[in-house]
Amino acid sequence: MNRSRAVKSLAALAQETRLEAFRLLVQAGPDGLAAGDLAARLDISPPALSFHLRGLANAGLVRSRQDGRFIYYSADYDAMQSLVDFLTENCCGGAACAPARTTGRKVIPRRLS
Amino acid sequence: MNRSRAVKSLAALAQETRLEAFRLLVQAGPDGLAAGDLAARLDISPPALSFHLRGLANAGLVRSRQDGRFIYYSADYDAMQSLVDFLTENCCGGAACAPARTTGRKVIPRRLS
DNA sequence: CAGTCAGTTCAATAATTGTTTAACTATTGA
DNA sequence: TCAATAGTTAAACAATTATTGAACTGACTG
Repeated sequence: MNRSRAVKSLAALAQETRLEAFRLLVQAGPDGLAAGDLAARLDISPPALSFHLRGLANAGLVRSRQDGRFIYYSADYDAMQSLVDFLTENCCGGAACAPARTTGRKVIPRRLS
Repeated sequence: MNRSRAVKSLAALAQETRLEAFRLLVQAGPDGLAAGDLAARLDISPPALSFHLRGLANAGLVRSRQDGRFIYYSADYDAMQSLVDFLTENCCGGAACAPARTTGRKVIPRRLS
């Protein structure tokens, strides 16, 4: 992942609708979701969805595959991982964002219950 | 870090000049860099820098402190870490971006109750 | 085939973002 | 106090991005 590719990826995610769309696709797993399904969950019009999915696809964050008259979109996990890696390496100054978390608490994301 | 905050942060980084400015500030360490120094390294005009720094500051990614007639900007490592954490948790489906890098079984994120 | 369904593309428009030049504020130092 | 330095703010403009409604393409079904 180079800088200009990172900028494209960041730009693709830097919008409410697209970020939420991507999140839904990640949640949906490798099979992804049909465009119409996604449009319904996001409550946006088909053209709006098409526009935003094109942005995500263009950045390489999602893939699409046609199945009958449905088009399924799915998240490209590798691309996302590359982006996170890029940010960690280039914008955090190391393995984790360096100087700030000197000592003390480590924030562990809370899941379940 | 919530979604709309993440969008703001992503938007702040989703531009060549700002991403590079932030990277330079991360590299510079906690003391940061004077605005003029940054402008020279980025080879942009003072107003252009001001504009972009405002974007980064607005997103909470950089802080500024005045010292004499210089204004030093520095990266907020915690904010950056929060963003990376958000992406990892919400857009990767787990600790690392899950299903794509399988050499065997699929690890599909499940929402558990 | 004709009709419908899923989705995209197009065109027009509104809104946001980035760049530039000029003018301004604050600090320093002679 | 005057001039220079560091940086921001303002205003005008260009470019990009987002939203909408209408028209289109391709795949299924009767």
